[in-house]
Amino acid sequence: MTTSLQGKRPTIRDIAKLAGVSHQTVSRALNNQARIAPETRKRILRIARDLGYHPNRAAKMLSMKRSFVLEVNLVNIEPATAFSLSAKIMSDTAKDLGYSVMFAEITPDEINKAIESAASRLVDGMALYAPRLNDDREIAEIGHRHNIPIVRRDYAPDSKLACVGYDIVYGATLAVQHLLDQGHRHVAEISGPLEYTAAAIRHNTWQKLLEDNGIEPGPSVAGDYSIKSGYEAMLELLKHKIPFTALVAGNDHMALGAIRALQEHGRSIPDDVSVVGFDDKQYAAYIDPPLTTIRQSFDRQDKIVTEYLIELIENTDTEIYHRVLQPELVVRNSVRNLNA
Amino acid sequence: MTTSLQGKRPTIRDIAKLAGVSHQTVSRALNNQARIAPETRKRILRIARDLGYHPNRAAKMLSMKRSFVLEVNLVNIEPATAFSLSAKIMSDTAKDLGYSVMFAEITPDEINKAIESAASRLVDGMALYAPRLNDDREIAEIGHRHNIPIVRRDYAPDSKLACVGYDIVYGATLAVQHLLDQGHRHVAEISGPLEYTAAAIRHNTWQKLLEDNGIEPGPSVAGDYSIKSGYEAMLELLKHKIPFTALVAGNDHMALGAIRALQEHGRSIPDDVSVVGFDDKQYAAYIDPPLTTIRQSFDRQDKIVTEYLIELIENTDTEIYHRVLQPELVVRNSVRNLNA
DNA sequence: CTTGATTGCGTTACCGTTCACGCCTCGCAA
DNA sequence: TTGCGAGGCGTGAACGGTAACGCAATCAAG
Repeated sequence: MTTSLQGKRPTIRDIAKLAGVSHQTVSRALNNQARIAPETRKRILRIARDLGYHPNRAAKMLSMKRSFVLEVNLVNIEPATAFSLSAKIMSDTAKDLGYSVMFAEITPDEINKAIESAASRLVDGMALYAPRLNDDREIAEIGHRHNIPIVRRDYAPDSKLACVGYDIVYGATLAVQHLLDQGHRHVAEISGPLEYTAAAIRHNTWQKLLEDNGIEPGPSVAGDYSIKSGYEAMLELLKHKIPFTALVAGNDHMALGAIRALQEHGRSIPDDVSVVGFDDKQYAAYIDPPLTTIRQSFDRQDKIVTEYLIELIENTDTEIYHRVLQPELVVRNSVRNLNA
Repeated sequence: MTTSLQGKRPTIRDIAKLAGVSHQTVSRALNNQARIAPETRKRILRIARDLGYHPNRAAKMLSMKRSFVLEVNLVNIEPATAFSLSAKIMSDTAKDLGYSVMFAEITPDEINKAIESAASRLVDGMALYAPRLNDDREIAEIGHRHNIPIVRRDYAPDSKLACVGYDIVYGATLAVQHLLDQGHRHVAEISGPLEYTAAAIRHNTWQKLLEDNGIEPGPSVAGDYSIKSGYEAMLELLKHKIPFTALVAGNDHMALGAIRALQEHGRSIPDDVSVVGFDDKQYAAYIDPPLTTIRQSFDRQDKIVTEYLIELIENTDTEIYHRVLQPELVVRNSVRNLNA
């Protein structure tokens, strides 16, 4: 007569039977709800522990119409850039607040489908890493329709969504101004792909800041953010035969590639050419010469994205705004002071 | 009388009502099952599309007792090592086969809890990245009890679980033998943390191979796989004043740090000291000098892990074995040939 | 003309939670 | 005594799918 639970996971009704109460009372006990006698709660919790009970999340999801899962979508990221995002930080931050995180990589035309899919999985909120995406009105609309808060993990000036990203104009200004301050007047550029919002803004800032100082902008070539593309872009720049004493690279990867190309062509860094990168990657301090760069902590950014997203989920009237972080100049030895 | 579906997601019963059939027929149509008239199926699919229907995954999970979700657990990874794992590859591979992937980072004592938790979320399978874990018998047992296949994303010789990893002894042999072939007789080492199974095996291989050749192993210091620790380990080695002409580093990160330290102390690479790394990180070809290293493609490894895991899930009688991948020596310019 | 298999579809139960109610009891104030 | 609020708990439905089974109609074979 003993309905042995062999192989099967125990349910709240199994606990209820053993405790001599209804399944609802068990539910109350397990969820720390009020209106239950302290001893009853204790007894139920003990039985639950003894049975090795763990609630079935699917049932919980179905009943509560939510999943406590966040989803991160990487949209059309260059392989070299992918997972500058720190999945670990996001997972940890989310876990502390009771959520799990899922990651997916998609193409721009799949964003809508991804939101639909997330809705069908009762995903509570979504982070979007889409550095090429300019017009996100439709996405904001769909997210709103499905009641899924969305936070962008980059900075797009015209975004209708919540954003967390670094001040791009300020970062680019830091880089170029530093070179100007050190007396450079011929400043070349290896930009990121200009479809990237950030790359385009940096390019424009580079150009404008030089022109505002009465200086003709040096040659500029676009890379794809990979080390290799930086190497090749530099070969291209050298072919132009337009002289330059300094280079702004779109990220540290390309700066490294460019330095390699310069060294292979007998140019010394920083004596012949000064170089500034972006991001302050881990290796930046250890290459030869140690790289002067604009630090943008992705860890910090990803932590804030996660916290903000959860805030939006749990507090419906949290306002949507653009959270702008400040990058900082890290001076090492890849820039020569021409004033000295 | 029209029960308008405003705001609510349509269900199969809504579709059924519109199509004039039962919800079961709709289910059959949506799941491509047999025993349904072609026109009925078409009509139902059209209505589903028009309604923007997407199945509720929670309901599906509850009913099917599974989730089509894989979980990847990173166990106690040094920050520097974390996400050498390529989440993108795993996600993509899984997606092609109808699964999603979740990532989490945990400590060793949380592994059991993580499996329990995965079971309660009806997770179909788990990948474990636990390079420090030697005895995994208990974990294998718990996984088996909860009917969750587990694949380790590293190579542990005594593992009871399915494993996918690179041949550590062979990799270390490649590195040391290469140095011996080039005439080196004083070979130092910067190892990874010796609690790491792989680090310990490499260390032993380094030692044994040298002794087998009648050579006294050079000095050895352990780092933590970060660039910085490589730098500091080299300072330590230099302090010992034991001369060496070659260095084996536990990974490219530490090789880079070590090179930096050597250069700062006026040693030229490879003229004074030759260096071999491990992994063939993206930047390895671009630092100065380009680094000779042992290539281990994590992308390939992660793809295989994912495919193997799904195979284990879908085919209950798939056998459990250790899948050993072969690393390869990539020769660049950081090793000097003393025979020439 | 019966038999039996097959096709096409419906009915009902079930998965394991939470939620909306409602019922009893007890204590306390009117 | 009555009324009433609150504490403690139970009952039944709901969530949205899938699974098991049943049943009528059709059709080919005997």
